[in-house]
Amino acid sequence: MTSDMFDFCCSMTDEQDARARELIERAAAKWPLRILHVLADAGAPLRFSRLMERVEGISQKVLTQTLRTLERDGLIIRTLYPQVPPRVEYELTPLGRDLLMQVAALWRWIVERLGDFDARKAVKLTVTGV
Amino acid sequence: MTSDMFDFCCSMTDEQDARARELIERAAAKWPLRILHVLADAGAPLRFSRLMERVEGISQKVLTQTLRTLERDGLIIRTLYPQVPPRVEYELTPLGRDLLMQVAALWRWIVERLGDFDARKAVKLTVTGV
DNA sequence: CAGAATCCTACCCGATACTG
DNA sequence: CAGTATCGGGTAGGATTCTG
Repeated sequence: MTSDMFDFCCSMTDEQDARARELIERAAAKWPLRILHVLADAGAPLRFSRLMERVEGISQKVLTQTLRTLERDGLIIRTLYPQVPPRVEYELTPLGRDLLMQVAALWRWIVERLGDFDARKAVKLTVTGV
Repeated sequence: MTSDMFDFCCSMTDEQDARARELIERAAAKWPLRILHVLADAGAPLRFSRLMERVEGISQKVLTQTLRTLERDGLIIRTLYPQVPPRVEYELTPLGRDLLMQVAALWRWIVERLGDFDARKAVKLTVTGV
């Protein structure tokens, strides 16, 4: 009855399914989402130190790690300008921007229903007339 | 330029923003997503032991923990039938089902672009003509 | 059957040096 | 400036045992 709503899942191989889940898991985690958001808000490449300032609460190590992961996933571009002292800029790729748009849609959907995310307001799917 | 694409974020209070991010973070994690997916596929309430079978690789402790969290967030309903031995059934709430639909859209979007999520295929946003 | 309790391990992450 | 390297605490999660 409801199962065919997820039919498209059947057209995925297990491998595709697992890889997509990984990507969602990584991208939707705490820091990646904040970083992508900051980069999108900036609307321009940001230096490492600017990111440290704007992503409140992140440590330098985790920022570095997260940026590397985002780069490997093709969501951001890291550009090194060979100067002294060095300058490094991070910016969204089109894919990163598009992904953020998709997540933003989900985000907004949730915000509009924030009051419902509570066990006390949970209602069963009415399947039988009882 | 791109910043106004995220204007709706400005209409969120910081609190709303943080809470929505929490919910995304929790729901998009490894096990919650799999559990919701299994429940949706089943299309009917599932017992604890059935979930253990179908959510491959999860431990009993983590399954319990995750189910509790999903219940607190109003995404699933836990029904205890006072019998010996006990029977407990879990099912999606309408909210849980709807949330999964939203995430499924994102999921599909990603699967359709799986090949792009790779640093080697990353391209800069062409902003200037250079 | 559906968990609760316990133990234990891996790794995540923050803090603090140090470097090209 | 933009990292790397190292140490240490907290915690998520697995394996096992026990119970109403």
